[in-house]
Parts: sequence; structure tokens; C-alpha cells
Amino acid sequence: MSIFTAIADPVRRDILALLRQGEQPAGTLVETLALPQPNVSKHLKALREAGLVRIRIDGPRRLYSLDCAPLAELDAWLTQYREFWSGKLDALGDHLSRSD
Amino acid sequence: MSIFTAIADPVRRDILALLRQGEQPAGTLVETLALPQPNVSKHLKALREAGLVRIRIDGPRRLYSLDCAPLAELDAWLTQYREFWSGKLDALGDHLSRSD
DNA sequence: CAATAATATGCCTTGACAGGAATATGCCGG
DNA sequence: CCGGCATATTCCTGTCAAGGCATATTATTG
Repeated sequence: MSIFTAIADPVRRDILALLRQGEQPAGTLVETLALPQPNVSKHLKALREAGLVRIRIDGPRRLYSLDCAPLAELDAWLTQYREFWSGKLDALGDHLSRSD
Repeated sequence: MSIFTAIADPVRRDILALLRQGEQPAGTLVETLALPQPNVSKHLKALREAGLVRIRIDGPRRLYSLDCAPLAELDAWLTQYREFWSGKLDALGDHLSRSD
């Protein structure tokens, strides 16, 4: 599943948002989202396949955390369009590459 | 159709890429993409509904062009995740808001 | 008004994916 | 080794969106 498809689902975007708070076990996500456990588990699988989350095993628990590499990829895609909505952001991009 | 759903389709992303070259009639897009005309027309409709393209009527032709407002929205969504892959980009965001 | 070009729309089929319910797997404590 | 908790997987079903094809719409030209 591509990053574009992965983030097309609102539940998966919710999961990503929750993971901004840091690594969390699947069960916590289930509680917070108030969705059936298998449902959440399947979305987590999709996010894993898209490379958006990492898994860490802690006994019986699976701790999920963000892996933003694909989001950086999306950002790169978006960059091709930045000039179309703001010259200022272009300048920003220039600034960034020069200060690197 | 949300921006997330709109860009989830590869053909629609191709169309957006072509429109970076500037306003183009539907027919030109059909030729370049080498896809059936109704297919392209339907994707254009989807992009229109997502607000990603504008239409300008020129006689029998419809000239399509980019409207990046929704992409800016996507950029805003992405911004919430920037700190997770680069502290440098954070600084950039600061720079931008201050220089505004 | 007829003919034609450019584009859009409608219908149909198919495939992908989400949700629900039940069940399987893996790990732990006793 | 058994029972229970945490999570994953499977099966089924409904829905939605994409592609193909035929046709409708709108504008232009003669």
C-alpha cells in the first residue's frame, strides 16, 4: 500500500495523530479510538506495510510508533507544487537547502 | 471527495503533474496520458470536486489548470509531523511565520 | 439546420477495501 | 502445562470507486 493510499483513510490518519504523542501499545489505541480491536489491528497492519509505523515487541504487547520516512516522501512530492501557492514558501525552501 | 482521497489515485496524480506545465485542454491530457477520454474526464471531475483544478471554458474546449489551495491544506496537515523527521524543518517553519 | 469536434454523463462490471464477528496465535503467571 | 490477556488473522458481506463502452451535451462551422 502506497503512502497516498495509507493516509486516505480517516481512521489511519487518526492513528498517526495519536502516535505523535509517542509510542503506544495497540490496546491503548483501541481504547482511545473506541473502535473494535480487529479493526484497529488491521489498520495498523496497513500502516506497517506503508512503512508509516514501527513495531516494538514488549512481552505480549506491540508498541507502535511513528516512522515518518514515507511522510518525508510525501513532502517531497508536495514540494513540486509549492511554487503554485506561495512564492514565500519557495524562498523558504531555498533558505533550507542553503543552510544545510 | 477529500484531498487525501483525490491524490490517492495514480492517474489523478499524473494529471496534476501534467498541469504543472500550465493550463491545458482536456484533449491534450487525454493524448498525453493515452487513456480513454471518458476515463480522464471522470478523473478531472473528481479533481474538480476536490478543488484541485479550475476550469476555464474556451469555445468547445475546457481548459484545466491547477488550484493548489487543497494542497496547501495537505501541507498544513503534514506540518504536524515535520518535527518527527527533521528538526531543521521546524526551524524553517519558525523562520517563515516570523518573516510574514 | 446539419455535421462534426470536444467533452461529459450514464450504465455495467469488477476489484479493492472497510467493518463485524469469530477464531487463532503468542506470551505470561501460576 | 493451563488459563487468561493482548494482539493478529480469517471469513464474510456491503460499499464504493475505477475502467470500458455507449451515448448525451455543447459549441463551432458551413
